[in-house]
Amino acid sequence: MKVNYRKNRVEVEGISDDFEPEHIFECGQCFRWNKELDGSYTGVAKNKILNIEKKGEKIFFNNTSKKDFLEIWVDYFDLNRDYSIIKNHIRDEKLDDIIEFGKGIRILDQDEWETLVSFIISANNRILMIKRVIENLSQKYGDYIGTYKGNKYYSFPTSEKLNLTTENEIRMMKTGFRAKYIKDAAEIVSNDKDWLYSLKGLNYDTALEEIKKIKGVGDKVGNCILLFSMNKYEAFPVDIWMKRIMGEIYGIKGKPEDIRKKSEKIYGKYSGFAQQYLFYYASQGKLKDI
DNA sequence: CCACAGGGCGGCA
DNA sequence: TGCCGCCCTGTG
Repeated sequence: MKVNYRKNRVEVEGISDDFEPEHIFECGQCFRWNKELDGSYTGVAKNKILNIEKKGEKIFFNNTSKKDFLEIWVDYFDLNRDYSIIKNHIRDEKLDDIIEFGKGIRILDQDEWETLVSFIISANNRILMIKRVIENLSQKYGDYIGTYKGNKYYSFPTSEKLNLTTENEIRMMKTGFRAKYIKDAAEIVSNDKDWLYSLKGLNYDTALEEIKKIKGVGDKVGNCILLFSMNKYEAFPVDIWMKRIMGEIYGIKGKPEDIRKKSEKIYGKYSGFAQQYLFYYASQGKLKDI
């Protein structure tokens, strides 16, 4: 990986085979990145506005500094990982086309609190709606961060801020029946941040057991939180798309939790990466091609 | 108007 | 323990 630092911009070369903005931002792991008219993606993370643009072999990290790139974005985009090793580890004859289809996916390292609330909202919900609800919450209870390419950006609300709102106010953000779960989570986390942020240091099984103590967090949502914010790469979230594709290509059927355990046996410590390639493939309507 | 999509909870066997 | 009805919103 070769990095050039410019004014307000960082250019990265040498990872283009394993970095496709569309794959990264449309594979269901994040909800605050949106495509601009020029094809680049703009999003908010860690209270910063970043724009990502791929041109040929180069990846442009726009609207950022060398300091933030090194302190925030290298970890956020998992830039120190060699994804060819991951791909070779999980690859089997069934996965060749599936990995190729989503070859530019990287698993983002997102904030635990934001990920917890985002995936509580994701329960029984579609991506478009999830994004809308998170935007509502951020505009209403987050802080204005700045304007970029004509759009205003707001930080994700803190647990303290959401704990000061009522369940009904949260419901007004179109959270539906999940409002009380968000309110409960805000109360627990704002009173004991250490609990949430210490889960990253626990093993997968223990962290999963702990996070499921939050109302609205079951097996699927819990695995998403572990995978997308706690570096638990053996996590394997099973939703309706994963149920379909695992049945289709491996003949694995049953309850979501059973499908997860069987899949984790197949892919081992990199199950989460396999899940992302599989989910992206299935959710983009490619199941019929199998 | 109705059907449907999408995880987790809680009540009841 | 396992199953099933229900929660909420938006779209076709």
